[in-house]
Amino acid sequence: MTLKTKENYLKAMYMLAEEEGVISLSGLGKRLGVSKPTVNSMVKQFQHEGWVEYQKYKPIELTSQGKKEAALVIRRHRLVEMFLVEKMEFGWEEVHDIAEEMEHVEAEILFDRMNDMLGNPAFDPHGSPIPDKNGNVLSRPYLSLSEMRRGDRVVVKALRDDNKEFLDYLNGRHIRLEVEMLVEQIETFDKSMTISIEKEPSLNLSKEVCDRLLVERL
Amino acid sequence: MTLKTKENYLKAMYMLAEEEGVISLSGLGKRLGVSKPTVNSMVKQFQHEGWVEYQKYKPIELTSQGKKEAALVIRRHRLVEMFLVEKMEFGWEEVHDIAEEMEHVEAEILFDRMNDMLGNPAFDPHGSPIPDKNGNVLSRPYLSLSEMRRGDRVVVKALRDDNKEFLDYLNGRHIRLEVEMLVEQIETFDKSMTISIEKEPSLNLSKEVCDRLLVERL
DNA sequence: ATATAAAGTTAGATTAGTCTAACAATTTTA
DNA sequence: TAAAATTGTTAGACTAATCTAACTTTATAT
Repeated sequence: MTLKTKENYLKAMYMLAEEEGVISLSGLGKRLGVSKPTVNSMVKQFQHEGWVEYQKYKPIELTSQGKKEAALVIRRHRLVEMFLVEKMEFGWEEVHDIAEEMEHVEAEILFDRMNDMLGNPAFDPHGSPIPDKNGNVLSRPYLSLSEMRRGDRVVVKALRDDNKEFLDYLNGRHIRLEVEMLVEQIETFDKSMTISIEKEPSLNLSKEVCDRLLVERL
Repeated sequence: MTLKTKENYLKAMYMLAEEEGVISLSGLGKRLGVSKPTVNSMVKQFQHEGWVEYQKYKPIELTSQGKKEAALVIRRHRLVEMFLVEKMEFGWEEVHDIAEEMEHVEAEILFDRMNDMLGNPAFDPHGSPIPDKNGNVLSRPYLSLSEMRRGDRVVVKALRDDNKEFLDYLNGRHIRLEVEMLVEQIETFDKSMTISIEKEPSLNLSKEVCDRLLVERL
């Protein structure tokens, strides 16, 4: 199996486990853009390599080895994103696709140097934690903005999504990490929120947007 | 055909044409570490794509399209090398292998940004010219140190090789680009040279080393 | 509880890039 | 110039990663 294939499958499995709680064949297929039979045969190979635990018709589980290797791919991805934003003046909406390519570069020393130049950063430009060199990750106790109530004051800490369209939307409304917001109103019928940011006009954010904003209560 | 394969073959062909004047099937095979039948079948595909001109038993020739695409791969390689040395404090002996990986990253914008941060550099850390965005390259009128005569004063301008062992050897003797040398002696029997660098003890350089040092007469 | 939908599986085919073995053409050298 | 060496070609096989078609198992929904 090629390294890139291995890395892409492991990363997808790791993220599915995080996001959906479970790794299904079809979820993995959709995520990777491949058919179910393809995933099925690949998963058997991953099991053979000791990266997943798998039984017919049961959900897939990453072994600790698999988790670690996946976390190291994610480490490279997030370090690259941070490097691009901090050292090369890219916007947070530009870096995902570049990092997607660079995470597969076989040059440990390059990522170590990025890490050093960035001072061993704990989070990427979207607020996601950067796993350490052993594949250990800080868990984030953040809540989604949609769980807040009227009158809550919060700080934006991370995003659930680093999709370019979403980031462009946030840029257009001056929503960045560490921005402070006040929840002014919540519409009961569509769950949209009216929020205000210091020195800016109030904004209405749809449920979809609120779900994707991870915040800390002040 | 995958992009990486295409890029590796084109680059190898381009460099062979430069170094040997001709692109042979076996030369290409050796360079790429693949068998002759493999090269043979790939070259047919390259011809079909319009990147090479080829007839049975004749040497391979790159079309202008092929040359341009090859030069753009080399551009990325050399830009990366320059970026690593100038912006990330790598040594000139460390960057080849990393650049070999990074040249295949599909992110035009990344290389453009490197180019901007470096001020559109004309040469890489080993003195090789960086092709421009159209694939045009400056030709270098440098001579090899081994062509010099006793008493000549020269400046080191580039290297014929960026092999790590060679660069480590040069590092150990404080030979860098722009260093000035005086040819003190040439041994007739093995063509080795005794040269001196300002404020350093005299050095004896073998023919192999002299061949690889490209200089300009003062 | 059964029909329908969704998820998973199997079989068999395909493509890219590679190989070895055997042979043919060309070039070099004695 | 003939033998030897090198270079190039053909045929046929292999592996990784993918697909579609057909089928089975499990989950969901009236």
